[in-house]
Amino acid sequence: MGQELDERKLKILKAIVHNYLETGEPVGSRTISKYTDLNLSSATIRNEMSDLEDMGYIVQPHTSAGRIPSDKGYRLYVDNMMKEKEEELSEKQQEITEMKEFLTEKVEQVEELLQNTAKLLANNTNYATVVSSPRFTKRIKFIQLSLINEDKMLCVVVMEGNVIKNKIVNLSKNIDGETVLKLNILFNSTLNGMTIEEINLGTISQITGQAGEQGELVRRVLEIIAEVAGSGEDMKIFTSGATNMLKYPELSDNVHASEIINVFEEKQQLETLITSSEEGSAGTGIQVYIGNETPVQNMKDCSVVTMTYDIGDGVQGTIGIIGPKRMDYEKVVENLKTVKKQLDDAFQNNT
Amino acid sequence: MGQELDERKLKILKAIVHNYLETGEPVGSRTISKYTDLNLSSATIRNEMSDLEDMGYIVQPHTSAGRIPSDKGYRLYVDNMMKEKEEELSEKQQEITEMKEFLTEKVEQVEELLQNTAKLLANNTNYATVVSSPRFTKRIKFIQLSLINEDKMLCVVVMEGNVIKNKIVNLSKNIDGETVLKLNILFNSTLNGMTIEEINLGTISQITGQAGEQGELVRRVLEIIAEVAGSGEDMKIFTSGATNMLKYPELSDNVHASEIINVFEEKQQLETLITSSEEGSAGTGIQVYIGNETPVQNMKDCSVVTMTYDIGDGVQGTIGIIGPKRMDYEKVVENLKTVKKQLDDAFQNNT
DNA sequence: TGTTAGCACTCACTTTAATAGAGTGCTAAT
DNA sequence: ATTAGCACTCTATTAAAGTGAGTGCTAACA
Repeated sequence: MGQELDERKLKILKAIVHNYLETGEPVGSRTISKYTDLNLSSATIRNEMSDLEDMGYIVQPHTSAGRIPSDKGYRLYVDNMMKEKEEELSEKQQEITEMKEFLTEKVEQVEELLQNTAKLLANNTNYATVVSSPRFTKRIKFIQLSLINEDKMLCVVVMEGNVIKNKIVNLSKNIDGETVLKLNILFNSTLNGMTIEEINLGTISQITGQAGEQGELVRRVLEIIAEVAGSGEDMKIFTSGATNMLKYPELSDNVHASEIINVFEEKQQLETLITSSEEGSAGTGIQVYIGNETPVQNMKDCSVVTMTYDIGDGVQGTIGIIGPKRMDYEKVVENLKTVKKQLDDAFQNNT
Repeated sequence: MGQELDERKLKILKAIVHNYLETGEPVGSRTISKYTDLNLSSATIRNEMSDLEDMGYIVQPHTSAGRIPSDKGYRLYVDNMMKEKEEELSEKQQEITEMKEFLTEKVEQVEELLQNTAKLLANNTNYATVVSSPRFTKRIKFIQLSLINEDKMLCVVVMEGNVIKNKIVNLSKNIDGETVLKLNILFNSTLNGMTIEEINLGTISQITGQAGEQGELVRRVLEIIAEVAGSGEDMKIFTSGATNMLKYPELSDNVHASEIINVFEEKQQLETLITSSEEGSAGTGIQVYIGNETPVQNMKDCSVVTMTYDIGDGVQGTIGIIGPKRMDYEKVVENLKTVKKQLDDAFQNNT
């Protein structure tokens, strides 16, 4: 198990994975013999492959078929690749600017930006994509309460990054315009610039204190602000390219297709995916789930590569690419990196 | 072509459609011979079927297979069914109350309501569903402009039915809080209760006149109000049950699946579907597209049944059910009717 | 000892042929 | 006008045979 692979085995494994990524067919010893620069006969390769299989890196769909990378094999491949790509920081300048133009063109609201990002990525990669809206460790920028009629009040919260949330509150007792005005001033002077987390008991009692007679109402509004702006509860998720998944034969059969498409329809499942990937990606921000590693059972025959994008301080949103296990990991990671950069920029300039 | 069908042919056609809806297999003469109460031998049925085929109501997938309803056949069947069901107004009381509870439970915002509706319908029918948000022939209830910082203004428009729209405006020149306050009063006193259509040149010049110095800004805001609240441009569409489509063998092959799922992902295509179905459904509000009749090419092998739901005056939103051509039209229509009623109620109480 | 050539063997996939069965169309009898 | 009967057609199923990619193993080789 823990046994290290020697140089040659590694090379062969890589070749197998690589070839399989391209063709989607089990790859045999003869192919590898020609494919690599090792100058080994197929027989030797066979021996090595046999070893690799014993070690669990590759699998035979049936006797007398070529080999296919196992999840473990993919994993090794990906980890290795990552290490190599680490400092390259790929300068596909042309593609980058192209993206930049696309992304910043006429995008005024965050949601549109994210949806566009998802679409762009999906088109570029031919896989499916997920983009989550930023989690709001962000600060409150502005609060606006407005009386709509006697018993209904509109509560709008603008967060940094120009994400706007709103909700209508049913009032238990009538209040007048003057009061609303005061409340607005109160809330804005107290809460602007704060994150949800920073609103602690102290702040709350301070506010309710100042509100005097309207303490009850203030408490309700605070709840609503928390609900409206708070946590990842109603994290929005944008997807694109789900149909791309049907292009890969190993996923296009009825069972798989249903399962996968379903994930994209019930975006809730994607939420868990994103949440857990945010937790998992410590270092580079890149997280790769291969096959069964994924937290979403329906995707056990896919691979998912996610990357978090930053806005200033603190982890924020996540971009994910979902494809068959034999997806082109290199390309995917590159794409993610460039897009991440774009998003970071977009939010930087926009905040 | 124009030739009427006699009683017997009609009965046979109905039997064929009915049987095919159930089994999904071509139906042969012997089956019909037993299936109906006509007491005719298979040979006779065969002759009749041959006629029906000549008239274009049924088709043979290949020689020596049974018959399948053509689009024309389905059409006749549906039209006939509709006529019969017209005044029944089906009282599946139990199911209705069940729905009612589900729909009105904890739904505070329109969008949630519609999404729930879509989901409910999809589950009930095992087909895919589309629900469009109401088109805003509706009136403006409330407008709120707020200064976020020196050069950004938030513009929120609440429509009747508590649909909230918002947008951030970049200001060309700075204005102060006082001005914003005045603008708010101006807009609200002038525009509240109006529909977008009613805001004509007269109103506009009236407002810009009163705004004096800020005329330029006012004009921009008006544009934004129109854009934000206006027309069906950003009509929202909710869908559910897309994966249900994969359950029907005639649609689950790769080509069809891709086409269909794609429609649900790119909701834009559904927009055209909804738009044109609103135009088409004059009388009962029910519109049935069978096969090629559909305005969305990707769905040429499906049937779509849509129904508009009302809120007070004027046509509003649309609910649609999408399934295979051999969908259970009766059930679908019944479901639509009950849901329509629920939605109508929900909006009545909520406005 | 590591590498290689060679060969028998396995197993999925393809092709072909044979067969069964559902359903039709037509004809002749009722 | 209806029906029984029969030849015919065409799909779907099954079985048999053949193909080919790929393996594992052995024996020879450097």
